[in-house]
Amino acid sequence: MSRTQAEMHTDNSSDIEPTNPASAKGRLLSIAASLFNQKGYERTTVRDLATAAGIQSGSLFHHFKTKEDILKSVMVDTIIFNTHRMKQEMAKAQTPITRLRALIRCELESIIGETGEAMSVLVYEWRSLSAENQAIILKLRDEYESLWLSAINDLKQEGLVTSEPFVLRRFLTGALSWTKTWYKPKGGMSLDELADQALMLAVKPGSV
Amino acid sequence: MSRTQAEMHTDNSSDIEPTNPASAKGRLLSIAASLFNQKGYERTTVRDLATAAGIQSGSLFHHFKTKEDILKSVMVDTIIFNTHRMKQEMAKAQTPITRLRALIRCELESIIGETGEAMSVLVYEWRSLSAENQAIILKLRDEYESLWLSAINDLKQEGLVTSEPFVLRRFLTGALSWTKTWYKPKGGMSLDELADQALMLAVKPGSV
DNA sequence: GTCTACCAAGCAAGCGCTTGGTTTGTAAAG
DNA sequence: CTTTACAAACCAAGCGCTTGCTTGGTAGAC
Repeated sequence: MSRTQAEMHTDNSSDIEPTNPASAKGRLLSIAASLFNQKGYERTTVRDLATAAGIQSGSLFHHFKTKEDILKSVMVDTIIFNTHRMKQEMAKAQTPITRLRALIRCELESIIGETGEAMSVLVYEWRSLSAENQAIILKLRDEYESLWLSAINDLKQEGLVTSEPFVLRRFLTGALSWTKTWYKPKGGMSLDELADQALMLAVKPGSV
Repeated sequence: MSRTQAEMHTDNSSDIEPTNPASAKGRLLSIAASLFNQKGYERTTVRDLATAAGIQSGSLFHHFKTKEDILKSVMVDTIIFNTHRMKQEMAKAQTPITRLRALIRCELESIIGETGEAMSVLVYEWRSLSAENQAIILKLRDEYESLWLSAINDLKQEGLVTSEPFVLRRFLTGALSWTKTWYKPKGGMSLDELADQALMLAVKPGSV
């Protein structure tokens, strides 16, 4: 360990830049996220991806080493992008309750909004990664989750939350990620209303 | 429509018998549920299934028409079995709140307990079914879901639930199904405690 | 003597990925 | 303004392997 403090940096996920969406590689990742979400990773062939991108299947391997490398890139990009956005929103919020609200709102946005397809891939195609790639994603995920846990712990200390913080976070993870199967923005309920309903789940009524 | 009332029956899912688990076919379904859960449907080959069952891969097709037929059978069996058990437990419960508690307890049992692997397959391998088979499962699922909605509606009328019933049910679906990724029965928290925590999510504190 | 459960062998199709070569964009050198 | 150089992006073809599934036949139970 000869590195001085000045040379070290924290390696936070938000330091790493996500792939430029306008580049050829970025376009491929967006197409991949969409197809992986629709048909699942295993059911999507490299020929499917190539056809959707308007190139030959072999040309994919100029940009990515393997098919799994495409999956991994989709996941890494998504988690970096969303952790970054969440940190920004958190910085704006003042009270513990508005911070939880911001977390919920952000996670819903990532699931329902533009990164929604990639988020579904991140959650549901986990098994298709090799152990090494799983470890990489897991490490990025840790930073994201620690933001949640500290926010919930603050609420617990103020008595606004009765459940065990880690149990509550896991209930919320499931409840929020499941929204992608049923919530439709056009269906009368806005994303903010949905976030309010989720907040009502988490904290005692009357706290808001 | 020439059928008389005597000839008609309701076609409830609980009327249909699940496959006998002791039969050769039932054994295969249990093995299939386990492998599909571990590796995913697409990543599991018919040779994997056959090896685990100790037979030749071709012999599978004596019992099932196609590989997808195996997946469908796992799902149909599971949903019939669990709907049946849920109805039994519901019949015992007296008040609206104990009925919701029974529903939560039952669903957790189905996710964590012996049918857990098959339940995960039911939730996460949906996309691998053809449209026709999806429709079949969907119809069976309707009966199951109507039990939930009526129970939550009763609580809403008594003022013990503040959320929209259908939104609450969907939050709960996600939260409960997600438990399979993190809850371990040995880890200090019993299934009953977990059910209580989930019930606290759903109803106002102090109602229980 | 028929029925259920299985084996042994293998086919056609689709899979991820490789290879060698061609086009295209960019930018310095003449 | 043109030429030369070079790397990035892509094509055309196909290899080796795995996939779901079929076929024709056999052993044992009732």
